[in-house]
Amino acid sequence: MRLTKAEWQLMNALWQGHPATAREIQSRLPRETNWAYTTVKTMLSRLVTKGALSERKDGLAAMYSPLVSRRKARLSALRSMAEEVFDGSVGMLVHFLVEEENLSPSERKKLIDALKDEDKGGAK
Amino acid sequence: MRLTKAEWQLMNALWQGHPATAREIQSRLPRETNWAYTTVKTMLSRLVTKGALSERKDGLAAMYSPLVSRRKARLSALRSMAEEVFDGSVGMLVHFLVEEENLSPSERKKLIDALKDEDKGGAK
DNA sequence: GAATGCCTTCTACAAGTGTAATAGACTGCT
DNA sequence: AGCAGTCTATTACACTTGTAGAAGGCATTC
Repeated sequence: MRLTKAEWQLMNALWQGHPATAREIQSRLPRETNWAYTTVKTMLSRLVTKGALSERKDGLAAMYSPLVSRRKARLSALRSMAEEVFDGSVGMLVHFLVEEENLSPSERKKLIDALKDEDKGGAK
Repeated sequence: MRLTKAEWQLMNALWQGHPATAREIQSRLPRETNWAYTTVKTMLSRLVTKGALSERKDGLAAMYSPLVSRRKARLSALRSMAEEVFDGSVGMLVHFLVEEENLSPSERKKLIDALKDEDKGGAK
C-alpha cells in the first residue's frame, strides 16, 4: 500500500477520528491544503478503490473509515524507504537519522531509554 | 527533489561510482530490475532534466554524475517522510522506529553510543 | 412547488511515471 | 564500400496523480 503525499494528508485526517464524512475530513486538512470539496471526494474514492478506506452510506452522505492502521501504514512506509534509500537496512536508516539529525537532549534520552528496554513492550 | 522508487535505483547505482555510462549504470541495477537500455536512458535523461544528474559527452557516449549527494538526498527523503507521515517530527519518526523495529542488540548498542556522542561529529 | 443548498457520481484534463520501440549516427572490421 | 555493433534522440502509450467542474438527486424552506 503505497500512499502519495496527498493521500497521507487524507489518511492523517481520517486517523484523527473516524468514521468521518468528506466534509469533516476536508476541514481537518492542513490549512495550506485548499482542496475543493469534489477534490476531496475524488481522492477519498480512490483510496476506497485502493483498499485503504471503507465507505459506508449513512443516509445520503458517506462515512469513511480507515482500513489500515496508522501504525501499519507507517511501518510499511518506513520499510519501503529503507528498501529504496538505505540498501534495505532499517538499522542503517535509524543510524543515519541519529547521526544526521540534531535531536534534542531530551529526545536523545528518551531514545536511549527505549533502546535499553530490550524485551519489554508487548506492542509488537 | 522528490525521487521515485525507480529514480532511487538509478541514483543508487550512480552513487556507487561516477561518472558512469548508461551501460554501467544499467549493469549495476538490482537483478529484478530488468530495464531495456533505452528505458535506462530515458530515466537518466529525466533525472538530468530534474537537476539530479549531470550529463557530459565523452566522445559518442554520455557520462553521468550525480549532482546531489546521497547524504542530502537521504536527508531530504527522511524530512519529507517525517513531514507527511509523522506530523513533521523527526524525533517521533526515530522513536517509532526504535520501538517498532526489532533491532539487533548490536545495532542497539551502536545507536546508544551514537546517541551519547552528543557534540562530537563535525559531519553536520 | 420553486428555489437553495448539500451530497453524489461522472467526466476531464494536464503533468508525471514506467516502459520501450524506432530511426538515425558513428566506429570498426572485413 | 558495406555490415555489425553501439549510441543517441525522438516518439509513444498506458497508468497514476492532482485538481476540479457539471449534472443530477433529495431535503428545507418560503
